Amino acid sequence: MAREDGTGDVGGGADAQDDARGGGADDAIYAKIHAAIAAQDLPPGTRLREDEMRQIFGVSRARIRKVFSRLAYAGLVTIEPNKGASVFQPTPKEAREIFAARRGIEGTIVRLLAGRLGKAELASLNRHIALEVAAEARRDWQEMVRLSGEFHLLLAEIAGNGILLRFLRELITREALVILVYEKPGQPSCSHHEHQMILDALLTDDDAQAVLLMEEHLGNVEDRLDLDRDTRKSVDLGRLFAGA
Amino acid sequence: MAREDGTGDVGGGADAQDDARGGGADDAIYAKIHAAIAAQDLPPGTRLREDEMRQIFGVSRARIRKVFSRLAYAGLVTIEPNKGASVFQPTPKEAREIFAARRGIEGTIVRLLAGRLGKAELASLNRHIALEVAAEARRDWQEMVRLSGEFHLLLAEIAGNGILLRFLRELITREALVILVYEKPGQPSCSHHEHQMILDALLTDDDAQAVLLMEEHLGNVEDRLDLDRDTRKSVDLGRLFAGA
DNA sequence: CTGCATTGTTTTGTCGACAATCCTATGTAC
DNA sequence: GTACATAGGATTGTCGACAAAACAATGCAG
Repeated sequence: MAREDGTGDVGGGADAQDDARGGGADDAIYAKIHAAIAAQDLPPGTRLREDEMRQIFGVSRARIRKVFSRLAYAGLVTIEPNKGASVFQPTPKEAREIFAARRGIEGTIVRLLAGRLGKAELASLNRHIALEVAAEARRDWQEMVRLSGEFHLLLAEIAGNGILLRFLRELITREALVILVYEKPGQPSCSHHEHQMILDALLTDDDAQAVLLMEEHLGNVEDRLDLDRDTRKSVDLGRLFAGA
Repeated sequence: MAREDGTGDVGGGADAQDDARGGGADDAIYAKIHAAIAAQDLPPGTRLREDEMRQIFGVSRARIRKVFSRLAYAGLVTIEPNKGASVFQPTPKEAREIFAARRGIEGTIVRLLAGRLGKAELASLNRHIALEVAAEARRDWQEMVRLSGEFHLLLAEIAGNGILLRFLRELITREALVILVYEKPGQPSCSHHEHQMILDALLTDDDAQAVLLMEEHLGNVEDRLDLDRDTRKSVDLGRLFAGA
């Protein structure tokens, strides 16, 4: 999957110029960049130049610009006026807000779901956990991260609220960026075991327990980070050389 | 405030061509359309033609297009490919999702806030409620609706989570559209009395009570609607003329 | 050598024109 | 009279060219 000089590589396949024309060309480009960010192929802070992207995807600059705009609204890229777009690079404060917001929304979803899981939904969730177990057996960390996020999205989907689903999707992708910045990457962030416990709790009517487990589960991820240290390139030189 | 033929009037002042050029021209146009929708000057389903808007605001069509795009992402307008933009017209299902999502998010905010209100914040909230009381005394319904929404945004702001604040802002504006479609407009939707009770509960550590009050408060609005009847213009002609 | 002004290049922002699509009105066949 | 096909107008979608701003490199004064 290595290609060129590695500077502007976006996503997996799709060299260039393949499905430029057509109805959902924007969506395809959006999905590719989104996937590249979620898969951590585009590290936070990476500059996204319009002309570069234009060449890579073989489309007009206006289209790239439109896609950037959408990505910016989803919080995945930051657009600074007259400075262009770059992959979102969360500050510690933003990181904490993302975690808190996610806990709140997933708590809501769990409350909606507790004691109301149908047979088909339960089967679907069990199947998903099986996939997670298999991925762990294969030691496929990247796949585990993907599946882990998907489990939560699956819960949201079953809850049947498209708005909460959209919010959560945004938060999960942004949280992936947070993890990438503030923790060593590659670590599986969710254990399927905890997923199983949440699912068990959901089968009872005890929503308080389910919420508790979910919040703990999400808290485990946050606890593993070092949010006090701003690892971005701006360093406090004054403090650094204070004792010299 | 009556003007022209009333077809394309957007917002209050700003005839045209005033602050077209300049840094935040987009933001100004966005804010005006947003305000017009929130103030119910642009009823749901209203077609928003690009060229019309271009003339009204005296800017290029591309700029209008960009603003529409942002409004669409915020869920305030719907863009159908090759068909243009129109003010979001919620279905009953979407309406219910908006209410449920809002209950969840405001519940989260209340939980964040319970027992943690500082002196300055408390004063700010009390001041706001006083404004609501004054507006009711004046029988200024429109102002009451605006203040009512603002109270909830103020809570979110105090909670200090910018992401939840953004989500809630979107939901509140969309809920205004829901109310406009499914209820006789002009009715004040929130009573300052309930706001006061929530505030009282927040001063204690009893977050469960505060959450309960908030959910009841929000539920009162939903209960006043008739979400089973789809009041949009598509009528079932077959059923309508069944007995003729 | 350092700091600052200046010029040239790169990158983003904006606009107008053209193409494609959709909606409406008219005409025609049955 | 109704249904369908067709032509015209209106509206949105897309692109390329130009303008403005930011960035980098160079030259110059102190």
